[in-house]
Amino acid sequence: MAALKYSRQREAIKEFLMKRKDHPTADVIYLGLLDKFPNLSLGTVYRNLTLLSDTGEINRLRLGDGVDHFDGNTMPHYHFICEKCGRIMDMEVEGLDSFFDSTNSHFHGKIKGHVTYFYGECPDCLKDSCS
Amino acid sequence: MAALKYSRQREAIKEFLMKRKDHPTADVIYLGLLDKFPNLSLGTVYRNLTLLSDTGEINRLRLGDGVDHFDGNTMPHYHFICEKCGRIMDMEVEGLDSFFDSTNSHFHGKIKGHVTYFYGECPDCLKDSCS
DNA sequence: TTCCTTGCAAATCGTTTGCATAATG
DNA sequence: CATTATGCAAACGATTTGCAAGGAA
Repeated sequence: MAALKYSRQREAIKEFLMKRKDHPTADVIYLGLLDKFPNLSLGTVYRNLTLLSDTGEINRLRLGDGVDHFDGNTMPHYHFICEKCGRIMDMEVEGLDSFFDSTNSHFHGKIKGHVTYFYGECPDCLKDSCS
Repeated sequence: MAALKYSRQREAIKEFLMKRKDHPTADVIYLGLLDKFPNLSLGTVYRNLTLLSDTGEINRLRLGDGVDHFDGNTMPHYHFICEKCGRIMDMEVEGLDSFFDSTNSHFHGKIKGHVTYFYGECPDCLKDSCS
């Protein structure tokens, strides 16, 4: 891979992601930075998101809703996606990490990792549907 | 939902899926049925795959490679996706189901289910890269 | 001056949809 | 006859890419 050079846009994208605890899409990031970079283009956002996740500075989340979400929190953790409002929330699942660490399957390939996420109805949507 | 009417195409799509243990994409299914239905259209395949997965007769797999895969085996099981060749294989993980059944998180929403899959290098690709 | 990055627009690709016609119940 | 399904082609939406110009090392 070629050497990276500094870019204000990339810096801003990373900073934007670190500040938020939701898990914005490329489009949301783009819109959120338009005031700072009036000529910003979606392509630039996508390119930098790819670069940043290649270097491991951010995470790309593919949670089956057809859109990529991005996470500035690179500490390992799990996610919950609300089927109603689409919101994505961090979730702690006690013992799951150690389960995966200790499990040994009969699989004859090299397991590099796993993806796990949960889905259902988030607290806010639950509240609304009971009214 | 409206009542379903029989269709030879839908029947063939389901049968095609039941017969295979790989996890074909819509396109592969389409190509595989072209000899039987020379005028078959991709749209019909997609529509029926959606119908069949809505009724639970098949499963739609979204494993982060950007393409939907379909599984005629509706018994709960896990999957492994090879990062090299894209192949998707069934995987058994002892104790994982019971872990999820017994776990109770502090999450204040309604958890309806979870998605878990594994990734890495499949046996065949491992063999090739060692040569 | 080298080569990475940007903005812009066009291209890609998987999937969905509108419509007139055919098949099912 | 009422309604669902089909084939075809066009539309869609998210993401990627080619290119000429701008910025970093």
